[in-house]
Amino acid sequence: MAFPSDRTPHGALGRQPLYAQVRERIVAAIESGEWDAGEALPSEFELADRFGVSQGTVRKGLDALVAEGVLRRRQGLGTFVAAVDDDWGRALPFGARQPIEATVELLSCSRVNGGEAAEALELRPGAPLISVVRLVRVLNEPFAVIESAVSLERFEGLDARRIRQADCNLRAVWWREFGLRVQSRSPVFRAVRAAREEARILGVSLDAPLLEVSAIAEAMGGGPVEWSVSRCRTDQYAYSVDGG
Amino acid sequence: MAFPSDRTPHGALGRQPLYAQVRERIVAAIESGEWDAGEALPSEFELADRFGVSQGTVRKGLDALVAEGVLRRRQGLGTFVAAVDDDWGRALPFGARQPIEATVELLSCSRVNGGEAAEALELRPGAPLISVVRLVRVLNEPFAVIESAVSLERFEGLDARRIRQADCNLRAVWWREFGLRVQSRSPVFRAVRAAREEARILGVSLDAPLLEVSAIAEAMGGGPVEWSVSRCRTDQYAYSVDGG
DNA sequence: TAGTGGTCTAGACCACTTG
DNA sequence: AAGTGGTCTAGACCACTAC
Repeated sequence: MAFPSDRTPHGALGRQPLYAQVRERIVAAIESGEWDAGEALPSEFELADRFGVSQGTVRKGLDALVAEGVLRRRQGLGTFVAAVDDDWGRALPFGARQPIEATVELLSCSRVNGGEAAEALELRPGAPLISVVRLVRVLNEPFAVIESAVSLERFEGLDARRIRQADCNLRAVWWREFGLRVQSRSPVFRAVRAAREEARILGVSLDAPLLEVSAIAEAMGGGPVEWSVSRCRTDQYAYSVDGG
Repeated sequence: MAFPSDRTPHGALGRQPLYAQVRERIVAAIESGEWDAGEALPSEFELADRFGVSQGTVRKGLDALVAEGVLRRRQGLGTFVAAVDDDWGRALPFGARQPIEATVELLSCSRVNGGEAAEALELRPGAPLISVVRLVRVLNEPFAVIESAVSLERFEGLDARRIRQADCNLRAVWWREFGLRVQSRSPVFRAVRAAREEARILGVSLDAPLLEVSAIAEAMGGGPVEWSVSRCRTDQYAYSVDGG
């Protein structure tokens, strides 16, 4: 079903190229829940008809979303909405190139008043945040502690139950419960000494070197949404990014 | 109307799409030195004529190289060969997003017989390599030590003089002297304790935590060429990737 | 066989930069 | 005004996957 406004792309939407407008409309449709993860989109020609453009233009819009990891295509089959990846990178055995599967566990979900995180999220200093702390295990051994923070106002109603329901995949929660597809920007790395609390949780000695990975994730429409910092022990596995 | 096979030799090498062949031929021309860094390529229509394809097909080939950072386009001006970036990431002041300029200095260039590096480069165990050690300074303070290794056989004639002539930018040497455009794959990260030698060079205490970044760089035609491992102190600046 | 993504063309027009 | 990249179309055909 095509809304009348679907066929007037040259109008008031700010003169972006048509393929960019197509991309935005598809993102909006995904965020609105029109197609779920794993579900097929209409064919390129159907989308072209719906948006009033040619197949090549639809295709260029889809290309961008495939490159961003939001969509996957299989020739002869269709175009599908990708599952939301968990964000925190991958654990690589030394020398290997294939990451090892990891499990994630929720340690805490609490309200805090943000300092550094609030600034990174472009909120006022001391704005109320929700802080989520998770533990990543590889082969049942502790690998990383991830602290994530989001605006309390924007994610009202977030609690431990909802996070566990989504297998502790925060990106999945943002999408299913709050209608936001979120993606990380380039992370930033440091090497630090383990503090007491981290050392205890990760099972390393005090002052052991830990890899610190800080990242800010943005909604696809723009604007920072999620601040996170991971601390990883890298004595057994190395850390690689590879994921949005 | 010309069939693709009329003008393009895609019978033997496994039928790649025309735009991929265009990409390869442009890479080959760049590596052969037909256009230098900063120089403009012929217009899209001229290239289309030269390769016997349409402008849209040339454009799609150029798109790929622009995405890889090999080319830059400016509307109304032309398409230009990008300068080769140095590889080892960027030093970021905490909280900032703009990296700080760094200077690179050559510490040594010597022949070694490779262990881990030879394996990563898909050479036989113990194959002769050239090892290049460089020091990166930020605001004149030591920031990172980079050890790189390449096949001695492939890069015969490499010496300290040639490296210094290129301002210690190894990628520039690979291109100008050996005709190879080289790009990094995803790096891998660890946190380690500083060994004696590194601690001395970087000016940190023994056992201080250092960020270790390992990467393998490949030629654009495929195949690993350069193995490298950096050790960075991250007490003053954080480390970000951002570059191919 | 029918429907999907994947490629390619020829031509048109727009937006930008330089003389 | 001329030349460049940037966008868009309509239609064609190919390659793959299902039924």
